[in-house]
This record gives sequence, C-alpha cells and structure tokens, in this order.
Amino acid sequence: MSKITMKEIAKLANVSQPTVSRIINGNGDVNDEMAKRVRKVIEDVGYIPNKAAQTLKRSQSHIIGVCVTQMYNPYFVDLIDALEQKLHEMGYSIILHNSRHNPITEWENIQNFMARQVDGIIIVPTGTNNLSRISKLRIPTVVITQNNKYFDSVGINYMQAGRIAGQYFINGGHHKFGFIGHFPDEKFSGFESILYENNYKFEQKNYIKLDVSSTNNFLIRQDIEKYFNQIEHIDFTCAITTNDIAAIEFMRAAQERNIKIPGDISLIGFDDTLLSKILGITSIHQPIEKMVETTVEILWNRIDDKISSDLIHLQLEPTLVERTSSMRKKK
Amino acid sequence: MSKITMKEIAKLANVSQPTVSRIINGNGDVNDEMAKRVRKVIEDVGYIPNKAAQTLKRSQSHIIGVCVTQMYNPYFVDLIDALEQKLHEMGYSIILHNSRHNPITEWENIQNFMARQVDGIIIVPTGTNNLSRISKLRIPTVVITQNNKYFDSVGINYMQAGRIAGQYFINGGHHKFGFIGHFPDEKFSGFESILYENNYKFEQKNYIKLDVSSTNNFLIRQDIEKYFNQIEHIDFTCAITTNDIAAIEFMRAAQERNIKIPGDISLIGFDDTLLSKILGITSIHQPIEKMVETTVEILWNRIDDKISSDLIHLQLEPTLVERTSSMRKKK
DNA sequence: CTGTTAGCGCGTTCAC
DNA sequence: GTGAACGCGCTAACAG
Repeated sequence: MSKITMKEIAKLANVSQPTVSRIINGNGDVNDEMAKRVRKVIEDVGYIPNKAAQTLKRSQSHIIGVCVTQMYNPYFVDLIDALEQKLHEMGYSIILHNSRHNPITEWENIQNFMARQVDGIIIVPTGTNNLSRISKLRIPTVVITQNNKYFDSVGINYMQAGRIAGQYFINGGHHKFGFIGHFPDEKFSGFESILYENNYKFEQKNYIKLDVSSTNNFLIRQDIEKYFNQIEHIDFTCAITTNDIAAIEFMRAAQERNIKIPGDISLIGFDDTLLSKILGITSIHQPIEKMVETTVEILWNRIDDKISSDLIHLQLEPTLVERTSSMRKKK
Repeated sequence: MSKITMKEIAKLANVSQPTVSRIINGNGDVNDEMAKRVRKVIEDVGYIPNKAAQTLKRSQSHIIGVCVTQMYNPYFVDLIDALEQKLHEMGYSIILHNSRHNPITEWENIQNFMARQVDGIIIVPTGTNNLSRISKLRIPTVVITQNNKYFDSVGINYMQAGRIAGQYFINGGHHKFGFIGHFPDEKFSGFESILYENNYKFEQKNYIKLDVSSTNNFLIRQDIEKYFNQIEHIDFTCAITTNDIAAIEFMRAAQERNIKIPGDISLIGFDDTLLSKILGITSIHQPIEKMVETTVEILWNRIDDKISSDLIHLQLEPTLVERTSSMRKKK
C-alpha cells in the first residue's frame, strides 16, 4: 500500500491541495463547511502528513539529535528518558545515538544528525576530539552533564559537589580521605580544596585511579582490585567515588576483604541513581529534571535565535542524599 | 549559514547536479578525473546529503521507530542500547519513544513514526489497545520481549522460564512456592505447570500481586508491603519474581522483617540485569544480543519484502544464572 | 476565501 | 559518459 498524500485527500474532498494544507496547518481562513468536509476525509482515510516533505520545505525537522557516551550508567538513561518526555511534549522527536566513548563513532553520529536536518543537538561529548568540528557546523548544540567552554553547557557544580562531600566527611570527624575515579576530575578538585581549607591533606596514594575507558562494573572492579593488590593496607576511613557504579564495586571489593562499610570506611557515591537508592549508598544528587528543562530551553532559544551569541554555562547545585553507606556507628 | 546543496557542489566542480548524485551513490559510470574533482569539492566544503530529500525521493528513510513502555527497568535499556548499536552498523537511525505504559502516548508515538516515514517499527506494546490500528498501517513491525499473535514477535519462552525456575526449586527440595508479579503471566503458568507435574500445588495466597502500573521500585514496594501487611506469616520457602526490580524490593522488604534470603526464602529474579548481578540475585537470563539480532533480521526481511506473509513468532530459550539469593544453607 | 504556480534537495528518466 | 527536465509531498507567494 503506497502511502496516501495530501493531493489525494484534496481530490477526495473536491478541493485543491493547498487548501488541505491550510486546513491542516491553520494558515489562512478557510470556509467552515469545506474545512469540515476535508477533516472528515482525513479522519476517514487516516491521513498523516509526510514530515520528510515538511522538513524539506520548512527546513526544520523538529528532530533533536541526542548523543551520549554510554547507557550503562543509569544516570544517562534517566537523562535520555527525561529528554524524550520533555521533547515529546514540545512536539519534537529524538534520534538517539551512543558514541560508546569512541570519537569516531561520535563524529559519525553528528554527521548523521546533520544529514537528518536535526534542529539541534544535545550531547555528552567523548572528549574534545570533535568539538571544533562540531562548532563549525553552526548547529545549535548544548553539552549536557559537562561544563564546556565552546558550547552552551548545562552541568552541575562539580567543584561544589566535591566540597559538599568533603565537608560531610570532615563534619563526621574523618581525617584520612580516599577518592575513586578518573583523572582529572573537578569533583576531586573540590574535594581536595575543602580538605585543604580545613588543614587536611589528601594523600595521593589514596587516589584509586580508574581507567577512562572503564565504563562498566567489570572494568571498574578490575581497576579497584588492582589497587587493593598493590597496597598493604587501606589508609583512609572515608571515600567519594566518581559515580554510583564505582561506589558499588568498591563496596563489593571491600566486603570480600572484610572491610565494613560504613563501619571501617564511610562511602559516598555520585549521581544518586537507582543503584545507590537500592543499596543504601549515600550519593550526590543531580537535579536531572531541571537539567533537562534548562537544556531544552536553551536549545529552543538558540533555534529561534532569540538569545545573544554569548555562551551560557549553567552549573546547577548538587545536593547530598544521606544513606547508610556513610553513617558511622558512633556519632 | 544556509546548508550547502548538491547543486552548489555541482557548480563548484563545474559539472551537472545529476553527475554529483551519480558519484555519491555510485550509480552509472562517471569519468574518473571528474569524480575525483567532485569528491575533493565535497570533502573541502564538508557537504552532507540531505536525508529529508532522499527520504522523499526514495520513499525510505532508513529510520526505525523504537517504542518501549518504560526505561526504568535496565532490561529495556540494554535492549535499546543493543538495538541502537546493531541498527547503526546497518546504516539505520532510531527514533526513540517511551509510551510509559500509556496507550494514548503509544498511539501518538506510532503516528509520529508514520509521519516520519520510518521503514519499520520495533515495539514493546502497552497492551492490546493499539495493535489492530497498527496492523492496519501495514508498516513492518516486530514486537519484542513479548509473544504476539498479530505481529512478528521475538521474545523468550516465558513458559519455559517459569518451568526452569520451578524445577530448580523442586530440585532444591522446596515444596511451598511463591510468585511475585502481575496477572496474568506466562512465566507463572510455566511455574505452576511444572509444580503440578511434580505433584505440588501452587497456593493462590502465595501470589503477591503487583499492579500493572507498578513500574518503579517505589510502587512495587508498596504492593509488596500491602501483601506483608495483610498476611499473618509467609507460607512459602521460595519464590520467583516477574523482574529483577521486584526481586530487589521483595528482598529489602523481607530484610526489614528479619526474613533471611536465601536462608528463609530462596529467591529467583527475572531479566538478569545489572541489578541482579550486583546484588547476587539468581535470575533468568534473556539473550538480548540474539533477540536484537533476530528482530532486526526479521524487520530487514519484511522491509525488503523477502519473506512470506506468514508471521514469525520466535521464542528464544532462557537460562538460569545461579547466584547467592537462591542458595540454601544446607544442601 | 480559494486555486494556480513555484520550489525545497535529491534521484531518475531521457535524450544527446 | 553527461546534462536537461521532471517529480517525490509539501508550504508559501501570488493572483483572482
């Protein structure tokens, strides 16, 4: 069955094809009786306008390209889900791509977005590899979950997140601190700075370094095991992790070594995903709803060319959600 | 900056526009020197063909519409991720929609897919509400994760899944069985049947019924709490759950009541998501890679009109992954 | 208010 | 081998 076109609707209703267009889009006044007749035909045959043709004509697709670096961490999934919902409400669709931390795939995805005439791009970049190329495309783009110099960006105040966690530990009476994550990391800088301000020092040997490409449980676990195997004993009583997955894997690795959490080590995760909720891990919450809302708003304004060309860099405030993983036995 | 068109490429290379088209698509022979010149221009200006125009002309978009019912359960995310990867390899993009278990939203999504001229649809249906309407659209459609009479479908043998779990418990010496899930459920039917065949009986009071709309941890937990509050004591020593989230929430609710898992109750989850992996919950594994592969293959053949019109209903075989949640202390 | 005309960017005849 | 002409389905500018 070949698809039905506007022209055929016109013929069935004995009107011209542009008249049908007017009725559908509400442009220009149309005779009521005529409109009613046309609408009935549309209803009867289940006609749906061809958006490829509309895109071609209007040069806007009402599609937003979304490209993330992974879907393993539930945090990104929450993000995608919220984006889909918000954009759906606004009459937009999303084309979803996953770069899997691969810059080459990322560039393919961007090219595809361009070919598809997307109205805008929301991206979690793999790094800085493609950024200059993307900016040359002059397509409205917002970087999300990261702060970025070259594009509008919506993230959270990672520095502050690190500080909140650090302050929490200091208040809890800790003075030996650990960090589990990639390098470099703004969270870590914030963490280190608040320690410094309180006359504590972060010892480099307590930095459990994860590989950049360690995105799933297994790989992160390997990195952690490696750490455990090369040290004699753990020299910190509290630690923050770069995300909830790392927190979980650290917790499991610790359990196997009879290290109690929070008894021996007080732990704070990151992202406040369902993982931390389920396992009772204290975690830094990111306001996903708000991030998505502002991201879409910025993009919307850029598409409409309504705002000045000054880039916007939004840093939302993180909050700490306390759960059992960080609670010391005696207070 | 208005986008560059094929016509402009043609002008820059001193050839006609159809020639550029031929070079790009490899249709018809073109003078080598000419081709080289044109390719250089394309490269230099970063020209990307407009897929909206191609879609209009070729009446195929190379887009697959994917509509799921939720993204809270990591199982569906794994599915989406695998689909994106596979389809990307084949030169397809996906438009992702979430119906959130709402048939009205689902229908909107389908309509949008049609408007976007998708080449095919992959769907986890909300129920039977829209199925007949969808089949009237005559768009290649595969139902995934469910067995379905009206469409090609790729799921797993849920009946068998229930039987595997049941057999496992029987082998473990259990004779009082519980089930946590929605009604009706093929897994349950399988579970019940294997019990019956072994002269055991499933007691209805041990069916912890979840609401159809209970999709997240909180709601599922509420249903479970309700059950606990209305019974005097638990009368089963083992149970299977409809998915891993239900398993987790049952486990947590049990913990709070000092019911030991697996000590007092042996538990089997469903989907083998990262949740069960992390928490050591025995779970029924679904071969996602294989599901996606066959789904795409079926869709591909339907699009190419290569297969007979007989519907295909594939049921892949589930396997049980044993972890600690089902291991009895003494064997 | 309505129909006629043109053109979005591309692929595909069809002549040369 | 190559260019001129046409049309995919739709919106917009123009007459009437």
